Amino acid sequence: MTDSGLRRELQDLPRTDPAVDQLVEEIIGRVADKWTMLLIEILTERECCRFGELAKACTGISQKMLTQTLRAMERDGLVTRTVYPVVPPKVEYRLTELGLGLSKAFCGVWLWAEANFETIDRARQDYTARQEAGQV
Amino acid sequence: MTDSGLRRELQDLPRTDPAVDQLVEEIIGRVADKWTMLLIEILTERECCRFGELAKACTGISQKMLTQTLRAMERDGLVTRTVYPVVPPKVEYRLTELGLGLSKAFCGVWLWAEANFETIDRARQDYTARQEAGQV
DNA sequence: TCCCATACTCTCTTTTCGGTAAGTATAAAT
DNA sequence: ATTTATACTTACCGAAAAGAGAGTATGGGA
Repeated sequence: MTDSGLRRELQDLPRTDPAVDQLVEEIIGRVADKWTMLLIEILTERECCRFGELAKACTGISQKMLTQTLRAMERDGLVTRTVYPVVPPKVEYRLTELGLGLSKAFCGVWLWAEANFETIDRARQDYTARQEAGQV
Repeated sequence: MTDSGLRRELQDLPRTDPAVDQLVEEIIGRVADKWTMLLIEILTERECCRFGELAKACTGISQKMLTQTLRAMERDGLVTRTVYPVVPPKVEYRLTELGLGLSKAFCGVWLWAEANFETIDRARQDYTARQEAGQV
């Protein structure tokens, strides 16, 4: 209750509904996911993608995960899914305005990661070294 | 290769090392996690925290998860862990510069979530409605 | 007639996640 | 002597996530 109040204050957003806080946290949990972030990036670059293209671009993802993640994104209104009734099937995905907004928000995180990966790598090495020194 | 090039171009960062891309993606995967994001938020508000305080502020987290997440954050250089050699034990956590940078990057995502939770909620209802309509 | 392409969907198995609960260390207080 | 407080660590277990791989639908081409 107190912390929530503080957070609101910091962000100049006067709101205090705990249900809203919970929903917001749930959304963050849903959206702050490796595959979601990757897909959003890919869809930001080439704005319209078929399933197969996404599968290729999103290295390492399984078909199942791809379907699952895309469905969740569709449900949350981040992407549109257009089915062309042809054979073989053709389905196109593209970001919505909402998805584009999230893409921009994520941009900061990507930039942070790209700017700091060396620092993090060094921190990890230091940590491991300290661990090993402690073991002796 | 091609997509990676495009991404670089978009972000004005001329780099093409696939190992770096992989590391960056791994970092995103590590850091884009509910508890990490929550802890960073809490540590941004009250800048210095003991273990017990964090446990209280981070509603719903178990001791195990809290320890685990904090360790990972320490390893990545996001927080410092200061142990006071007293009994009973006292350990303080605080964000590093790196952690603070990530906090700022995350801020955009929080703001996006707070600004758009209603849209998302509606999108979900629409999706469910469409599903049910299709079932019939 | 048979096969191909595409975007799934389903099943089965493995892996990981995460919670509970108990144990540890130790000085100070009772 | 026993209890208390704190920040863990460890072991165990069930649930959930995720991977592998086969199956499905169907119009057009060989």
